[in-house]
Amino acid sequence: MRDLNDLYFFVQTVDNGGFAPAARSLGMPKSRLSRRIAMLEERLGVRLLQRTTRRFAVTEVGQEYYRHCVAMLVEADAADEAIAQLQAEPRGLIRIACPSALVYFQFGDMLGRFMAANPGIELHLDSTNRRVDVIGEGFDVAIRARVPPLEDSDLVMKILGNSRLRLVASPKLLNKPLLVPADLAMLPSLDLGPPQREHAWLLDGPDGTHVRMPHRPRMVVDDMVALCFATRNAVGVAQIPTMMIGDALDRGEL
DNA sequence: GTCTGAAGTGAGAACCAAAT
DNA sequence: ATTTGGTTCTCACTTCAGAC
Repeated sequence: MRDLNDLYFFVQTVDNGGFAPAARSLGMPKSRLSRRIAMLEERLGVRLLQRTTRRFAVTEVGQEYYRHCVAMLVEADAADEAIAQLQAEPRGLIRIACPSALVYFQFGDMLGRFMAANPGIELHLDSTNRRVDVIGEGFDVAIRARVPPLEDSDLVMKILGNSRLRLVASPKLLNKPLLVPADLAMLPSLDLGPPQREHAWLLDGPDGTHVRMPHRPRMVVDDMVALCFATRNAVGVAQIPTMMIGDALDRGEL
């Protein structure tokens, strides 16, 4: 089988003017170099180097072969350089699917900064609330918000962050203080779609248990941004991730 | 999966020849 | 006689295919 390293060894031998200096330059035993060149000559069926113990010369056919070997090495270096350039900075097309609420509250700004920092990247962002088929639809990354436990999947999953759900309402809606969870029944509620026969909030109990609290929402939406706006406008009580209402809580709007 | 033998490979010693 | 460069030989190690 042809070993292209032999061509490199041949060029090095010619460039160094002999086997001994070439072997020193390559850091390999001269016996090995001698044998590799001999095998190359045997495979080609020609004499590339005319050598005696004191004299070293490249034959005519050897000179012709040398020129082609040097051209091959130049091409090999160019190939390495091309790969090194590709790896130097990120480039290419990334297709991302992300719920519109996450784009609005978190990823929109982050993606903008990412694109500004990486001019070689092209980005196709599909802002959608439906559950996309990552492989079937050709997405590279799908950002999803899920309530634990997370389902098994053949896909590689990375948790980017955790956000607790919090039950919130506009101060305009709260005429009198709520003393027990059952008081929530006095207030209109909102929920994230789709519409179901029965809607319920899952609340943390005092001893680490969970309490399921059914409610009949006045408004059901499939968009988290719309849910936030409706809650701020005192339409009802809603359970919303804290990462999406942090500013509103600080300003006392919820 | 493990064992065994053949084939290939690499490193270094030994050898030979030529120059000084 | 000594030094230097190229070749050959030997041994150790690795790889691979076949048998069990």
